[in-house]
Amino acid sequence: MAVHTPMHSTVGGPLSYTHPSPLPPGTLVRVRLGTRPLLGVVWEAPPDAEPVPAHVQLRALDAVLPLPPLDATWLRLVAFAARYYQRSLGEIAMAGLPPALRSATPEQLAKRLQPPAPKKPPRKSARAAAEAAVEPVAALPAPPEAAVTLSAEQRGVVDQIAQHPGPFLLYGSTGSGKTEVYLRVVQRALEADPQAQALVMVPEINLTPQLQERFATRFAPLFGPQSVVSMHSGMTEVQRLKSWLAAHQGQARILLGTRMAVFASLPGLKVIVVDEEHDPSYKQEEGARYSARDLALWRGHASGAQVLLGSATPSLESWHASDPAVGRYLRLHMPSRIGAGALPRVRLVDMRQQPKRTVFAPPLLEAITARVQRGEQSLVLLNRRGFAPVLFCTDCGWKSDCPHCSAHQVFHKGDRSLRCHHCGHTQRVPPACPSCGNPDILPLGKGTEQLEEELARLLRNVQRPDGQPARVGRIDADTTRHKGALEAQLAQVHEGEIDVLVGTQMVAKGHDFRRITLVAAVQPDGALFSSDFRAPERLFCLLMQAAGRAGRDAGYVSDQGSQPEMWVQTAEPQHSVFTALRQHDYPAFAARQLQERHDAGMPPFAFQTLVRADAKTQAAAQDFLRAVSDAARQGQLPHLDDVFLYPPIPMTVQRVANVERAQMLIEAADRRALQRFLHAWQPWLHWVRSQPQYKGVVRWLMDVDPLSL
DNA sequence: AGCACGCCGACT
DNA sequence: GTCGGCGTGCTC
Repeated sequence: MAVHTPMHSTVGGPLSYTHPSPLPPGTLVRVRLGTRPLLGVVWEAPPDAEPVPAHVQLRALDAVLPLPPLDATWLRLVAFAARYYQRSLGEIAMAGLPPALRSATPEQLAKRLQPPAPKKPPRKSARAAAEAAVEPVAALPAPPEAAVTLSAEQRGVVDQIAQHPGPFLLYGSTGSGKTEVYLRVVQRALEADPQAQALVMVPEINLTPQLQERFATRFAPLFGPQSVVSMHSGMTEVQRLKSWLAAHQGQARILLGTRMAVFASLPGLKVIVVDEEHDPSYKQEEGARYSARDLALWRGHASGAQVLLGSATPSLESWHASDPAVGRYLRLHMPSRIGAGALPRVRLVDMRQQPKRTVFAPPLLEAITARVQRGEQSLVLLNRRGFAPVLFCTDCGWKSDCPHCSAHQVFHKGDRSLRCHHCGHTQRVPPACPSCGNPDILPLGKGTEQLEEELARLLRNVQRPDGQPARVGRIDADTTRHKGALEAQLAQVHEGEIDVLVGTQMVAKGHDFRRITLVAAVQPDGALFSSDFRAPERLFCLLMQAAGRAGRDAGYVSDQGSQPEMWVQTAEPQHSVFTALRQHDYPAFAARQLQERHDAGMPPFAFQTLVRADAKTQAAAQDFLRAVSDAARQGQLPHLDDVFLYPPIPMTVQRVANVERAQMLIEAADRRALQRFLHAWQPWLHWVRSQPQYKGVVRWLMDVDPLSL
């Protein structure tokens, strides 16, 4: 019998333990490894498993947990993910189990399971009510269920999903009613089979309470008060364990969660919904770098569950896969905005026509002023928090560089600090230049903090219809650091206490601002010159999403008689990102980007993996990467001719917290060739790492299908 | 990765 | 005399 344990290093495979009686694969057990007690999962010995060396003395299992075994599909999912993302089986298996289970003894678990299936419902509903209370945003009044009728468009889509196996890409504009489609599809599957379960994934924790509320209202009456559970990193360990157990034992019928939920145990899984499938949050960027969206597709296929991806701006990968000529997914289109006004008019301000260093072009400022005077709200987006990205000395040219990173320390005026956004290093703003003593050190560039201040100054004489002065607010990672702060600030905006809201992209995601009629992106150009080929895609998506924030409340807009607007200040108004945005034409943008990617041999027409090395010096990091490339060439690895190994380069932010970082891109036209190559290469990386001349290498890691280069 | 064992410098 | 630095090596 084989048991899985979380291990790194060279021993990534299953380990063997003894037990008096055979245990089915998927059984959860407690074992000891060295001195430590660990959670393990019984595994079938892989066919290519090496026999246990004769000298090792097998140890006995400590205990068997009193739970039904994990099902075969779960085991296959974990095995696939470990292999595909080049991680150890144990690491992925543990990532898929709730942390509280890792320390649970059979006795504790038995106690937790004591009150079996029929629990007293009032407790749960009281908790749900409490959750709604701390979450005022979630309290958007849901229409009475009987009143929810599908539009012809929605009905058509729901019918198509009923008739095809999928996967589906539901391409529907903001406000087109995608959530109602999810609800119908889930409801149909759960009604058809009393054992059936659904997995619904969202990109951010912030979005789960809203969705939880909507699903609970709809499904608690149909499937019971316990039928909807959530899973995300904001929950306590005990809450997560509860949800996990409910899903594992089939009591929970619907699991809502973030990317981690893709690994939940769902024995009756019949439907998987991935909302906002383009969102980069689905990619885990720490530890095991998996894509929850891609794994959802794999899992759906393996377990015979329908997979429904939804987005107003799909990832180019999914758009391509749903191209009728490719036909891997079925594309479903919902172009209409239900109960929401027309899409905002897009106005481009050509910043080449404006004086240098203009922050707000006069027409934009006039537009914002007019909205304030009419009692409407505006949203100003800038993707850079703090007051200014750098301080500099007018005399000697000193800049506020971080001592530990190859990056500037950002000036935060609120607490007069210099903060490095990469390593967190914080110091007080020096009274004079530390290099030459010149007291004249100036902020360079603009952050949200400065924008807020400047707007307040520019609008100081502007009055709202009620005669009150205009109020400017800000929402970014700095103002929402404390728990509940985001909710409180969003509530302020909803109450109409804020007229102009300044924020980073966290504001553009998902939140419903009914009274915002103007959205402005003041400095979006940075993304156009990025070396990352996905930057235009991300920018387009962000701007489309931001545009979707404007004028969602049709009634409000028409009462006031003003059209929602999206303003973009750019020095490149002819760029295809903006011309497509102006037409709200995602398909045109996607077609153009895909053509460029096709011609340049980039994803989705090629497959990539990034190998990164962290070391004490940049040379050591790059030497290591060169050595592993050479090892690949000399080791006669399979498909060596089908993959291209680029030379190592320093990362964009070369040094973070005194660690030098380099990376190397591996590219192949064929996914399987790349996979086989990586798999054969893995032992060589370990081997090179163990050589004494690479002592300076702190660590290396592989990122399969990287999202940012 | 943890966590031991192991062999050399400043403290009660 | 011990406490503890982190270098090296193992875990079924």
